Amino acid sequence: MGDDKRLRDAAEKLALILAQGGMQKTTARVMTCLLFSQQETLTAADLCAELQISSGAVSGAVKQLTPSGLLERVPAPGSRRDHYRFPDGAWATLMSQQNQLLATMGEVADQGLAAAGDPSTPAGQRMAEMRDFYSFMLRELPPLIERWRTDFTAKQAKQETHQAD
Amino acid sequence: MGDDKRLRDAAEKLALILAQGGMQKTTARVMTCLLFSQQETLTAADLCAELQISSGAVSGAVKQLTPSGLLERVPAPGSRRDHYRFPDGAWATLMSQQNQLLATMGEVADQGLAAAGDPSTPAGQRMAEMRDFYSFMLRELPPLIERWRTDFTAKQAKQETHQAD
DNA sequence: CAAAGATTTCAGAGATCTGTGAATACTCTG
DNA sequence: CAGAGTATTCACAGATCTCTGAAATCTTTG
Repeated sequence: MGDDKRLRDAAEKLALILAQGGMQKTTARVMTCLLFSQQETLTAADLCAELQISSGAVSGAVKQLTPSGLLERVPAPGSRRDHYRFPDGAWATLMSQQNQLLATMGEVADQGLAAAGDPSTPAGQRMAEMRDFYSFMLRELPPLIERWRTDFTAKQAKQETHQAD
Repeated sequence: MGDDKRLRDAAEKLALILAQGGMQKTTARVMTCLLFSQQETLTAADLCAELQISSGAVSGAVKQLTPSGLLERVPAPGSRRDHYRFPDGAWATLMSQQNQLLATMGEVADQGLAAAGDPSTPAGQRMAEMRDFYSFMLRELPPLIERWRTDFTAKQAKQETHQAD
């Protein structure tokens, strides 16, 4: 099926984009491989074969992806191998983790503001703007993501009911 | 003044955070040096001295930062040297540039959806969710940033009026 | 509880990236 | 338009990172 090749190409293309954005190249490839696979789950051996990488590399990528919620182990009854998959809602999870960064940026700005002493100094003004921006984002972004989550699950539920007709 | 040391520490700390997030280490240091400086602007020579790096390194960092809107050249009357500064509204600019990425992610999802053929296949479902998420974000984020911009400039205007009293 | 199957760890080779320092190219000024 | 003062480019050395391949560890099963 030619579609598989198109999928694999799309996977590698996205991996490249993510790699340019700072993600480890192999880590990105593992992630997109799971994302674009027509299988529900893949084993480590599958990933080795598909991406032509060693088992050690897969292990490393799994280790990086799992805590970020971009990869999850799936219980595989009747198989001794671990099965991995790209979790539902992973993109929202990923975006949510930006919140941590937003909070950190806000804290740094606070410390900077304290260190600058006077808020009317050049550094003080920059810090004030920085703090204002990041506290704003930290206030607004989480509800936004939450809204998508509820909207999307509602949308899915409706679709399933429709299929059940 | 001890405050300067605290500012410099905060600068280096933030540079480290940004470096972990994928930004070039020297690029991050140049940026935070401008951000936390009590000067309005710094020259390349200032940056060399402050950060103990070569002029070539500064040039490279400037080249990376400028297109992202995290650094701007400032006309310096009476000085032959270029003066650099951290622009007002840079954080909002930075966040806005995420929009480009959001759009790209959406496009990749579209292509993936087309390649997957049937949206009910595993890959098709993942693509559908991905597309839904990123188109949502692309729709919601820009107005949010715009709102901060207007709020913040209003806030500043009020403050200035207050000072003028 | 032994043995097979699978994953993780780790040292080291190889590739990649980055900053230096010098040479080159600009750009003002007198 | 010559010359001094800056900024940029570039080749290379040094540091960093990443994957491989093999050994070690863990886990399941007969």
